Amino acid sequence: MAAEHRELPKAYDPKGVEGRIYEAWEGSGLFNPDNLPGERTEPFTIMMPPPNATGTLHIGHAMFLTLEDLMTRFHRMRGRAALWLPGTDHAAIATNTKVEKLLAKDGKTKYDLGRDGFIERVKEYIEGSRDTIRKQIRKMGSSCDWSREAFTFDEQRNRVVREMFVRMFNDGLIYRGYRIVNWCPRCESTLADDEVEYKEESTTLVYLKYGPFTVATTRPETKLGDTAVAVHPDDVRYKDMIGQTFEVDFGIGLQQIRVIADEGVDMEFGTGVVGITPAHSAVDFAMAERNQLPMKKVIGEDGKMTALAGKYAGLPVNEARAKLVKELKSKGLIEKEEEMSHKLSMCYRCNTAIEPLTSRQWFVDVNRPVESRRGKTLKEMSLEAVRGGGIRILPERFEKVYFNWMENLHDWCVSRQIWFGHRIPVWYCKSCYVEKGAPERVGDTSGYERAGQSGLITAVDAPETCPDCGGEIEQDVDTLDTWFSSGTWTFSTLGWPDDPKGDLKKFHPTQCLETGYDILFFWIARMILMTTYALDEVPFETVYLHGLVRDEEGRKMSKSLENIIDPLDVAEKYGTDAVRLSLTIGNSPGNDLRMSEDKIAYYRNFANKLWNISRFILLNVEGRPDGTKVPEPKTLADRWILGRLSAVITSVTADIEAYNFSRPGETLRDFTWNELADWYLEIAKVEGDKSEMLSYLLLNVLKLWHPFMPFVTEEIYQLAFSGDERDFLMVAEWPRPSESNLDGETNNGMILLQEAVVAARNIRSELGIEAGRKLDELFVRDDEVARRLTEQFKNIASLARFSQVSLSDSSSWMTAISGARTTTTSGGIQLAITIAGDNIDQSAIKEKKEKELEDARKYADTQHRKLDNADFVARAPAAVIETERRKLAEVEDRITKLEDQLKSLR
RNA sequence: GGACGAUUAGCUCAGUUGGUUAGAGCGUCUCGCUUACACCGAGAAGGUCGAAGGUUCGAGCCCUUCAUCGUCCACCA
Repeated sequence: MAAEHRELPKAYDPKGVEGRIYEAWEGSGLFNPDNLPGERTEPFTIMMPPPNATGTLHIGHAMFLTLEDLMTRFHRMRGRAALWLPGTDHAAIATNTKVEKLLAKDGKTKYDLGRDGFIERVKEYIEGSRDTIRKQIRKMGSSCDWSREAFTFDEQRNRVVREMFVRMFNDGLIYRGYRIVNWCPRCESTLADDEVEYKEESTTLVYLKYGPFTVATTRPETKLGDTAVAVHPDDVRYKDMIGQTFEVDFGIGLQQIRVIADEGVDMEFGTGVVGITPAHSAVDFAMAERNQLPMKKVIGEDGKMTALAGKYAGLPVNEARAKLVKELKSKGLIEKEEEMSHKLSMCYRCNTAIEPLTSRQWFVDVNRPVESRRGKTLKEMSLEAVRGGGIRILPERFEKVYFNWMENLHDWCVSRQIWFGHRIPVWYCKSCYVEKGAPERVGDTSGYERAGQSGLITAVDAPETCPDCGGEIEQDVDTLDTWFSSGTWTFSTLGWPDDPKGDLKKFHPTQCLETGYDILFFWIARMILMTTYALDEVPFETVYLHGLVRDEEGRKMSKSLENIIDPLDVAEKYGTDAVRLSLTIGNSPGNDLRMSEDKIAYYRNFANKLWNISRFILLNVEGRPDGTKVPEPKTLADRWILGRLSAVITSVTADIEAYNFSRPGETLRDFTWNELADWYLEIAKVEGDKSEMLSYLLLNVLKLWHPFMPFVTEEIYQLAFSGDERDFLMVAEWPRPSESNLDGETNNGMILLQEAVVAARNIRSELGIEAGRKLDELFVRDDEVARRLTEQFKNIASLARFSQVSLSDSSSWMTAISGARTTTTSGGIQLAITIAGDNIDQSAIKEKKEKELEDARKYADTQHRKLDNADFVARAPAAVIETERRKLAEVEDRITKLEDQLKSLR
């Protein structure tokens, strides 16, 4: 790919470049850490959060691909075994729902196809659609290792899921029990607590005559399942009633109601009396548990009233409610009705109202001690992983959110009734298994099924017959929560439990998990829980949480608002590098990012700027650029730019290491545009003889930019530097700062010269002096010019007093660039400085410096006193004393400088 | 009801242990097609850092209170 002639086209055209470059990268095999050159002992691993296999790329995906690719490319160039493992997610409920909708278009349901037929249909659908997302991931320039690509529903992941289930079951962490769950009548399945979303809605609060009480409710039909009423223990109105039992009749026969006291009751709300429906409210279920109440399930999984609802049996809940209210009204049992706003629980996938109900389901017990893990519970292990510093969450404030959630975690319902998903690896013997009945009272766990029960078989591989009696067996019909399999993502992708390739040993724990804060609970918490249990180590060392991408007005992007920015469209229009930069710069962990096409266009312009900088450099380098040698600086400008580059390398490297991506992008942009292009290249035009300098600068700038803008940098590298087909910028060595850092003298000198040039341009602009006129000539003849010069040069004059730099070195380029064509000479500037320096009012500067000196002395005194205080020195930690000493040294340094400056002002 | 975040130029935001004159990009206004780049260059205007107190030699940054906006969590039936 080495170039024959180096002249670049005038503008950068991403269209002709990106596909070709990506193919070359992928073909090189260098995305796979096993193929990277050199000895790579230290890994850097990121597991890609798997997008839905049936989805398409949206701007949120584009953002995480950009950030993860940035990290991967950076660490690859830093010499680490960089592994970024891609994959897709089967997203059980979401995919199931999608295919059901497709079927509905043809007027069919999943029952028409049957279970096996339906699963086949889902698999076909995924196969047909999965290549889309793969292509789109490539389009973003993602340097992930496709040879290790994983899918959450493939054979290996299925094996891991079965293995995990069996281990957890045998450790007593998984049980089957009859408890309250969130039920989606449309999905016909349970949902985890955090899969429920809440929507504000207005409903009617009905006040019912309820035996001796009046009870307010928004769900009258559930009152048919009441077994108690609760009052606050301190409520004087009802104190005497506590513990009594009475009967009510809502038209389906007498119901026995006990009066219980519970702190959870709000005396102010409604009548202060709550009807308790243990089978249909999580809150009531908890109260019932504390009071060992009986439960009565009046709503079934089909969303209709059960036989226990008497004459209402078979009616959908809404109809039952209307009918019941009507009848109670006619009996005069309704006291009043009022409108109120209420938070309705909804299925997060299909927006159907959730029906809480009791059901026989599989649960993960988060509070049971695990023997093989030092007697810790899942909850304790998950908390310690973060508390003990094994996992760091960025931004840090989310650690608190995580703790709060984890501390309040309830047992996790993992069984789902949807068809598509990992089948629960449990079999029941048709002859010797006896299903335990529903417990009569809430809180009674004797009806729960755990390991050891006869005829209940849990196995990684399907058994043929019942080991207890040799009888015929059948598998549990339920599937597992999709997060049960996603929770194993960091290790199921690396070969757990056998580790045939040694990947697990080499790459786990992973270094970073980068994802959105919106799935902290769904996914991150589950991964921590599953991994600490399975491997007894953390899944990742750092969690980087990015924010949401919003539109330029700060609104969420949505189809209905028509404000969606399609990353593929804009990548096509402006180039992938531009899209990536717009998603990197201005982005910080945990904060939402505003995105607009203008912003992307700006970075497109920048990519072109970089292209033209390269074009200019290549036109001005004699022979073939090398760029690997550190050049010997010949002039002030050379020393300055090398020092600046070195400083940029240091800060950019430190920032990326610290998971800071916006700032290094800005640092690089400022350096490239404002220092390299606007100053150094202009100077180079005049000073000439810069082949080595320019080659070195270009190569380093390309390397530094590569993780941010991989395509344009690689393209330039290929055209200018690449030695052979396997020589990619992608695997070039990351720049190291040179020995000679920018010294103060060079820096001050350059600032002085820059200010002088700016001042000269300024005067020209203000006075409208035409090109070609020399300021120094005008200076002696024209009072106005003299006055302006004096004014403009005040700063420069005071700066010049503290600088040793001679202007004569740099006179040629100053003359050339201080305005359009030729405007002035360094002699003129020198003259102006001299005159202005003598004319400016030094007393004001002096006064200010004196005040500063006074302050500094006071501060130094305070520091001295602090450090002389024996008590402080004895009690403060060493680090604090060190800091205080450093501060003292700094202020003393400042005092010396100020004293020097004041001397020269006299 | 709890917790957290934000508030800095017209707009979008930097500002990491408190330290010289608070920065950038966009937008606005002048000027300029100078052979790398008009997807460009030169220059300018624009800020009592949400409010009020406090700590300090010194506060955009630390403390207290308040205001507005936003997010998450929670058992008002």
